[in-house]
Amino acid sequence: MKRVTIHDVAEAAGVSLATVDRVLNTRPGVRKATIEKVRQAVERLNYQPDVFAAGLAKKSAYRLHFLIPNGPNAFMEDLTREARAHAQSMSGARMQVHVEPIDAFDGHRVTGTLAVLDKSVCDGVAVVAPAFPEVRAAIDRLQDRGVPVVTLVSDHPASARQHFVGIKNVAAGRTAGRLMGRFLSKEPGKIALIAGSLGLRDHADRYTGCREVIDTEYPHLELLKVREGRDDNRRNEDVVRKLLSAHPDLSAVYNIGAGNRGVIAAIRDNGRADDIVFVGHELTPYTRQALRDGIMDAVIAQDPGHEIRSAIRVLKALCDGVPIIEDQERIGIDVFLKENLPEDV
Amino acid sequence: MKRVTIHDVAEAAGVSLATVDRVLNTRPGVRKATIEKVRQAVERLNYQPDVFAAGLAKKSAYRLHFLIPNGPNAFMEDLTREARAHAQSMSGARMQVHVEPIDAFDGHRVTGTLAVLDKSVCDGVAVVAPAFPEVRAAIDRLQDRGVPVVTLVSDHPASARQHFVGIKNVAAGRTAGRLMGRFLSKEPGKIALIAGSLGLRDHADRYTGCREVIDTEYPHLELLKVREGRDDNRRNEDVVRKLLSAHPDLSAVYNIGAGNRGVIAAIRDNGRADDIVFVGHELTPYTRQALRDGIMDAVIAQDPGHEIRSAIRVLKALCDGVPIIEDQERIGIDVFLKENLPEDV
DNA sequence: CATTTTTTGATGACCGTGCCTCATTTCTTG
DNA sequence: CAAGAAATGAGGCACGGTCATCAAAAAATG
Repeated sequence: MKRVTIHDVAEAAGVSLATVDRVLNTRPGVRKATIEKVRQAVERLNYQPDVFAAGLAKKSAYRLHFLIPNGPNAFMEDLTREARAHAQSMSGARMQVHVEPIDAFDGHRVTGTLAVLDKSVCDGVAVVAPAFPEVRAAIDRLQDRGVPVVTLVSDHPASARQHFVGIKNVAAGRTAGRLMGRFLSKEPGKIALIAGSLGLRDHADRYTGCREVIDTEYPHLELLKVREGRDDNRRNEDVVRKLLSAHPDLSAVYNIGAGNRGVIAAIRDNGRADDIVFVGHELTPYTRQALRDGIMDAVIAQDPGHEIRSAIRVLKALCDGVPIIEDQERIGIDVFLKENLPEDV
Repeated sequence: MKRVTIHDVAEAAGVSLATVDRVLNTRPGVRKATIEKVRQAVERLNYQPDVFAAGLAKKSAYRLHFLIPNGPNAFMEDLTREARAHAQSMSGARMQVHVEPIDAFDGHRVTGTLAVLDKSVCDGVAVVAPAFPEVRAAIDRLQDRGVPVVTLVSDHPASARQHFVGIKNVAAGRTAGRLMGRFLSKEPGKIALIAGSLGLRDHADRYTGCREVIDTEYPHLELLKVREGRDDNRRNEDVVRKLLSAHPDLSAVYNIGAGNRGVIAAIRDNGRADDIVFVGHELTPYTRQALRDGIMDAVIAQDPGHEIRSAIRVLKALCDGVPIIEDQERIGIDVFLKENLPEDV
């Protein structure tokens, strides 16, 4: 049960250690025939490079930058906390994770932050991409400079980003639609929709998904015009209050974006919590409590811890030039009811 | 931004390298006062041991044994596949994962397998614990011999196992109850319950949870007597056929255990799929398809990949004598609808 | 105070790979 | 065929720990 080392590979391939090293690290100056010999020996012996030895030997650490919005948004705070936590725990694993709060509503600032990044200070960037064209351009330029970029939570499909770490928002919206359709009775009813802004891609996608399901499978339910509350609690509270009084027969509320606290407050104060199905996104202390209290009926979520870890793995893979195991990096659309809430910390 | 090494710690603490080493690896022969000095230096400098260097230096690998039932059960096959996959990928990380299929219904065989394990051949064991008392005893003896044991998926709370990797089955049952309660209309209805055996702890727990929710929150729904199909597809199919014809007004089916194929077949053939709410456990090719076809309405699942990874992490932590981050090792109760299915592989 | 015991220091040999240099061999090419 | 280019070999240092050994110093003991 002895470990197979490059020595064994060298011997088996009938070449020297140096050559094996050249082949394994794709260094130049090796004939194709020789490469093949080594490859076969690796195959034959089932050589697995020792990650410990490799990690120890290579001097450089992976310097990753995470740009995460710093607004008063519980989910973003979770993301930031997770990123910081991993920055700590991975520091023994040659990982330097820098977390930089950004102002997601100031495209120029974000662009500026991206512009100063460079191969000399950073090996990879994960960014919660605000929906501005100039941000897309900055991502592209960063990629051009040879720094791999992944988008986090919110995508920029048109950009040159190498990968997107997050959920399929159309599917998330469909899930919300399905839950409301099933939770409501067969009688006609109205569904209120609140979004941060339909200019945000993820919000628009969720809306699309929800509409698809409701229109085709629950045609007796009417989707009201989307109200945009800019993910702001106060605005949302106001919007929902007005909706509740304008539509005494309102049967469901779907908050597509953030700012659940406002929606929760409006519904709680109104006293119609039991009659109204309320579905929202992201697990936060507020949505947890609202689920427990019966104010919310379901929460659709993505695990910030998973996303941070996935982003780190993906960036590392991109740095190393090894393929990404798409399968492992798929982020699940979590559905939480009162009953399956993870225990509190 | 230089790395803090044991040298720095030694210097800061005013002791020698050897002493630092003794303290960090809890070797004997150090005064308490000295230990404290070193501890404080570690704290002060925020010394993080280099996992690569440590991994490289220590000769021994972690030899872990995974005992997983080998029946014709898609979930157990997934577990096995994941374990095998990780055995491969972790081999470069000083992890030797042996997967041993066991016959979950033959307590003596399992006991025998556990009995031959020993500190000399294995550093940790994860076992999907069949519900026999002799298995419990074998786990206890193994622990006594100094081999840490974790139970996987199905627990043995009374045993000396160090940890349980799996979901809270009462909560899972409650989730099932909630889903059915909400999916069904307010009119009276009957719910059929199928389990492998109520002698299995996880099945009994799920039943308890489901009953709690239905009885207290949906009293208009009647839970029929639990039918035990031993997780066998043919038996389950038969049972469900009979239930369907005996209860023309049946409104929901909850399969507490495995053997969904049989239940699916019975419901599909009966033609009442659209009217009957069917909730079951574990995501398999069959349950996926049933969700897509509208035969199943929700699947409650646990991620086998997570569970295997968690078990490995926990066993490693137990071997190293470091604390387990309970928070990270909590396995989520996943809820899948047609809409939020992860994409196929 | 001498002796024993405990604690600490000094040192070095690994672990498997990355990475660099220099010498040597083999292949090209005019 | 000679000269130059390309491919390969040989070897060594570094990485940051683990582990073992032996000697020296400090503390406990009678």
